[in-house]
Amino acid sequence: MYRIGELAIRCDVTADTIRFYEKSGLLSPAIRNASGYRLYSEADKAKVRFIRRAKNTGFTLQEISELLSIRVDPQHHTCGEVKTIADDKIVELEHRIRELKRFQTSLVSLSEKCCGGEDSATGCSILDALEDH
Amino acid sequence: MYRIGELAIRCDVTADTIRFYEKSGLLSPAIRNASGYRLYSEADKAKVRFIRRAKNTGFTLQEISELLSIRVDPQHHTCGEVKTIADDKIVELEHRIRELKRFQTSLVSLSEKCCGGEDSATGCSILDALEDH
DNA sequence: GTTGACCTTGGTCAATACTCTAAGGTTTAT
DNA sequence: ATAAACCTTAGAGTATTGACCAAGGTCAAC
Repeated sequence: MYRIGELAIRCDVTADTIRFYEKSGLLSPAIRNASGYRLYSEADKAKVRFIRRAKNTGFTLQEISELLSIRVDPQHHTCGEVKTIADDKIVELEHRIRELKRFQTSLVSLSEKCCGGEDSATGCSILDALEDH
Repeated sequence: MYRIGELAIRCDVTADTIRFYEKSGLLSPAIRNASGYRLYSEADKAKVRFIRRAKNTGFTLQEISELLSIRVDPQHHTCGEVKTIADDKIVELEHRIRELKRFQTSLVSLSEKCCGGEDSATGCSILDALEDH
């Protein structure tokens, strides 16, 4: 069994983060030793790492919470549910990427049209460039 | 001219949000009618919509403020200044797009491996992939 | 037997971006 | 004329994702 600090190191987070995950319900309350210290198993380690990996993949803690509830009881959930969470996220990312590209395109055209010199910047308006025309 | 509630509806935000944008300096203080009500023009509407689009794209209000500043006061700025801000932003956008694509790519590869069906999520490949092996 | 590293709780703080409340004034429709 | 819907302000509250702190308990080492 690990104490919170050891688990933190092995999962590359801080002890504060682990307590925060417990308080937020992502982790169930840890068992305690005689002195009240939290003790963690390999399963707990796997869970914290799961949370971190999911977070790095772009899921919010809310979404991770959903994934975890499926993870603890996969018998009573379907692949469809899991795929839905992932696919929703993919669609969301698609929208954001498309908008970013739109902004970028507008900025590029703004920059290209701009002489870049000491002339007055009249007409150099990003609002103009990004307006819905 | 619109009152705040009308503008809010047309921009799909709340009146509170518009007041908040004003307080935060993203919008310049609105002109007022005799009763002290804020009045907004089409240009204000365009600006609020711009803020919303930028925000949905993942820009923070701070960044949006910078973007808006590219709409320079022609008297006091040169094309060179504008071009620098724009070009910096273009580079930044490139990084951000690349990162989002990375998230998306990993999610797509997770999703593709998942059957997505009514089968029990035991051994679901998405959950499995987030597991630490 | 005391130092130093670790743990506990409860609390505050931070940045971001709103959201709501209270208490009151204004406009519009019936 | 009155009710509904709208507006004003200041200020407090919310959600997210933690980081940090104080005051104190515990544990291993030297």
